[in-house]
Amino acid sequence: MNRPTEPYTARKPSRIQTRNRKRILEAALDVFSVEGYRGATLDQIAQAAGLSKPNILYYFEGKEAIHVTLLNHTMETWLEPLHRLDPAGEPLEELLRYIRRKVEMSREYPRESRLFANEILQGAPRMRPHLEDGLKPLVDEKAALIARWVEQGRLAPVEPRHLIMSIWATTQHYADFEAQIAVLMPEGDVWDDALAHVETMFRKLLAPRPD
Amino acid sequence: MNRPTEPYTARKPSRIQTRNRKRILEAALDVFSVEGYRGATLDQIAQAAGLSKPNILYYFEGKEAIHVTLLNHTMETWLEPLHRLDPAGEPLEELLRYIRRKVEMSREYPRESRLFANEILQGAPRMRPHLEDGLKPLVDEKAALIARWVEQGRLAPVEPRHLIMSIWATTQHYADFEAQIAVLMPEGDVWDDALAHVETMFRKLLAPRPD
DNA sequence: TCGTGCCTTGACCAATTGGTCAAAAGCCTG
DNA sequence: CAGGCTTTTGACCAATTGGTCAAGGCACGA
Repeated sequence: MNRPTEPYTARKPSRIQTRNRKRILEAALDVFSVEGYRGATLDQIAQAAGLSKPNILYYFEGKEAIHVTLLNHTMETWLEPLHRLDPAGEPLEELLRYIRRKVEMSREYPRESRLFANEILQGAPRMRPHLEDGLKPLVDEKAALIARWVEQGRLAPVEPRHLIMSIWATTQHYADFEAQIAVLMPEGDVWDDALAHVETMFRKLLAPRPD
Repeated sequence: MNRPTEPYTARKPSRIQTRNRKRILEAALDVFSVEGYRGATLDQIAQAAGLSKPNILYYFEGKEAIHVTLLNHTMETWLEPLHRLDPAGEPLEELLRYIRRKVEMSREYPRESRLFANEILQGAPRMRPHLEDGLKPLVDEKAALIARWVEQGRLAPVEPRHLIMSIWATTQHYADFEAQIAVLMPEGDVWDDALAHVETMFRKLLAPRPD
């Protein structure tokens, strides 16, 4: 039985393979993002995907392989906006655009945000290398850029890495703690207010001179 | 076999009971806070507590009972600083004191923060009632207080609930995402810088007139 | 249409897990 | 130091879980 996932099976994937792998990942995202890695079961994933458990194992080497695939894919999507931070742009506008995009992403991909949060909460056991190789260099680069902007007086003085942390914290919070938000916030467009609040917050923090 | 935990056993707990229940809760906090509810096992907890598994079950009705006990206890500690927000105080100073205390707590009780985060991430299945009864009224009350302060022009205009969210988000982030912070931050006193950063951030956001 | 190789699954397995129980071991008090 | 309680545990159990496997179903090119 040659698994389609075996490394040396370089065949291009059939239509069925493409469809089913996508189904599985979609279902697994649903399950992992709320249950965490250990909390999720292959049976849950199989049922959510509408496939039998052995069939899931036909497409992926195992539970962990599914999780890792999901994590890596998410990581790319997640970092893309930070990549876009443009050294040639106007500092405040660049950062506000980044922040706005991050809020959008929390609204649009809450499952991905929670998947990630779960992994980090548990000490990033399946992702530490990826953090070192993928995330750290990018953050170092952008932190340096922000530091330059500050030196040039085009942003209020701010510790770049902590700025980035607080942007992530405030934006992802709305996705990760949705269950809490649902209880505390009055009905209505939480997201619009959230966007306005976060934007005000960072505008005031970063404006080179107080408005 | 009369369990000491049975409701109608109103006996005051023996010295051994007090000691062992404390041990178990301490061990369980270690385990639950990194593994989440489903990820944690009674064996892990038993081993961490230095007790046998059946002995754990002698002191608590079951896995869930331990988790709930921990959650409820944590919730109190967690909310105490918000309770202290004083209507008679100077608004900006009151809020900054609250924020400082929250940073302290994330530094001092990261496990509690993660325990809580895990529960909320998973949709707060074992805590929703407690959120409604305990958390919501308090937040409503303090949000009203902040709204009053804003009306009186003693704080910059801000949506109170979102302010509270962003305080929680920024402060707890340092505990909950510690694994990520460890990778991204250069060695040194992350916490001191974090405190300074967060304080600046909210000072600028809240100061009734720009400094 | 036929067969070859891709896809699917029922049955099964070993390990883990939350929990039970009866008996043994401490421990305290009269 | 005896008797009755509290505490502790080894042995056990049923359910769940990740994973295997051989056999059957199916699609599609020749």
